Amino acid sequence: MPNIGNLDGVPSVAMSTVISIRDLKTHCMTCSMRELCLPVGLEREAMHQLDQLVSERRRFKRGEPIYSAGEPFAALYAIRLGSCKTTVLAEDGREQVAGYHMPGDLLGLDGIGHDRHGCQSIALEDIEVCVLPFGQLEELSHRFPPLQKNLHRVLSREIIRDHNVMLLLGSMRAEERLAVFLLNLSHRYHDRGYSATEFVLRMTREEIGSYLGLKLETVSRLFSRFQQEGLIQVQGRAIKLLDTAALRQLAGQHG
Amino acid sequence: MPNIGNLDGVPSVAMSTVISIRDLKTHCMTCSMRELCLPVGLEREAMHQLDQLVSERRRFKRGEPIYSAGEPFAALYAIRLGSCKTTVLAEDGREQVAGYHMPGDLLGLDGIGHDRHGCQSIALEDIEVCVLPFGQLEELSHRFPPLQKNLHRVLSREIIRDHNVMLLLGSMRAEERLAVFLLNLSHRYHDRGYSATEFVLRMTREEIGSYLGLKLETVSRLFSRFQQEGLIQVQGRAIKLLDTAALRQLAGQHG
DNA sequence: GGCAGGGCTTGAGACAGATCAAGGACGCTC
DNA sequence: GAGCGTCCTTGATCTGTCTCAAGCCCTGCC
Repeated sequence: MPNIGNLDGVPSVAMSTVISIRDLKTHCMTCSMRELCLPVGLEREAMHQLDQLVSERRRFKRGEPIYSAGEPFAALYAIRLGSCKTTVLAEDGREQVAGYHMPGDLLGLDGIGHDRHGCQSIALEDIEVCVLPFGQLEELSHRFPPLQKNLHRVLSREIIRDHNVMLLLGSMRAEERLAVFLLNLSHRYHDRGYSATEFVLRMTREEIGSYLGLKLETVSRLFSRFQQEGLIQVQGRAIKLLDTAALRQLAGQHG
Repeated sequence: MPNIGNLDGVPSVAMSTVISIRDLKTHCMTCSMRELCLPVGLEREAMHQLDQLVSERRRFKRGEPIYSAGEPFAALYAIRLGSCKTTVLAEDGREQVAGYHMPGDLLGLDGIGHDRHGCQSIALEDIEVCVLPFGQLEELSHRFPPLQKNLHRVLSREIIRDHNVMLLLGSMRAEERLAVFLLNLSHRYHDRGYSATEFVLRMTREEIGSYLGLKLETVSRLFSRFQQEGLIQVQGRAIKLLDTAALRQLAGQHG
């Protein structure tokens, strides 16, 4: 893929990360994530307005922050492509991964509460996000109640997700945590049209461990054990789920 | 206190838990929690409308659920008096306390996401809540942008709170968790006009443990140790913080 | 006043997961 | 394709927290 940020000999300082969305003819209407993202269920006009609102699209390379803790909050970010992690920092420097995000997810919801980002989101691979200036989004959601409803749902679902992570961290054993994690990824890849049983992890063992409240060695050992037991096949970051029923059993999900 | 639900010989079946708020001359305007609750910063008219919206006030005895998992979501509940715990249930029956709530807190936010409550809130002592029908609240917030803003903030702050609990559960040791817990309670009591250093816990050791991802024996031992070290004074559920600086140190808060 | 039951404390021992340590695999860059 | 750094695996040992167990202290009830 050509470096889209450096067409026409335009100096690349700004262009390498900031691209006018209209120039690229990208619209919510035709975005493959529209069913998972904010526009879900909106009528034509509302979706069009939302399109207009997306002031720009930004790209980040692996390791770059989409936003950082302490920054003034101005916009939400909808992932179009790629994935990232959100981390909370303790005062003493300890870092906790609070979530992994993929296309269709909305980032930065924690910034609304105090007009300042409370955590940071870091790209795990090259990523592209739509920038949704929050003031305008509130205004627009004010004119289109279904959009308001969607925004409320997104916020509430993040709370539900967080509660489930608490359940995981507070009362599950290591093997259960990892099983839940793998099944959750599987489910989300499936929702996005990818294989539910074969995928490539975008994060290190240490990052998985941080999310699950475990050390990287424990994660590594569990992967090995799951493989030995025939539950999964691991090769570095490439994962194949071989026995999802058994994984669900382990995860305490009798479904 | 007389049984307010049974005045005038009215049959008490409904009246024992449902009271028209207007009859009792209770208004957001005069509520002592207005600065911590949804009405914060609203102009007269908006606050009046919010008052009108509060369809009823309900009372629950200790142990009663304000709402339960699986119930259709219809309303948010603002605590006027008393406190409760919110618990998430795993499919296998395990229970995790996801939060403790006190006057001014809004309950039921997790219900918005799927029009159904995903967890339950149980009264820890006799409690009184204002019922805010959510459909009407959305409509009203649509007419009063500052109210919409407040709602967004409340939702976002719950996310921030949850992230901090994840940090606690995922990367802190037992003693740090308990220190954080005590300081958090202290802070919230202070905000509500109570002593920041002397308060009575409303929950059992087991419930504290569930919230902190610890067993009740561990919580008990830590209380004893903190007392021995002169950090606190414990007598059953009565707590006195003696050395908040040391507690903050323990909690990793250098403030 | 005695008794029952829930909640709390404390001790001893077990164990899951952390820590420490060493080496291997993989993917960069030059 | 050599060399380096990051990430990963695996083993040995350690330890914080859990588990099991016993007894105490309230509070409410008969």
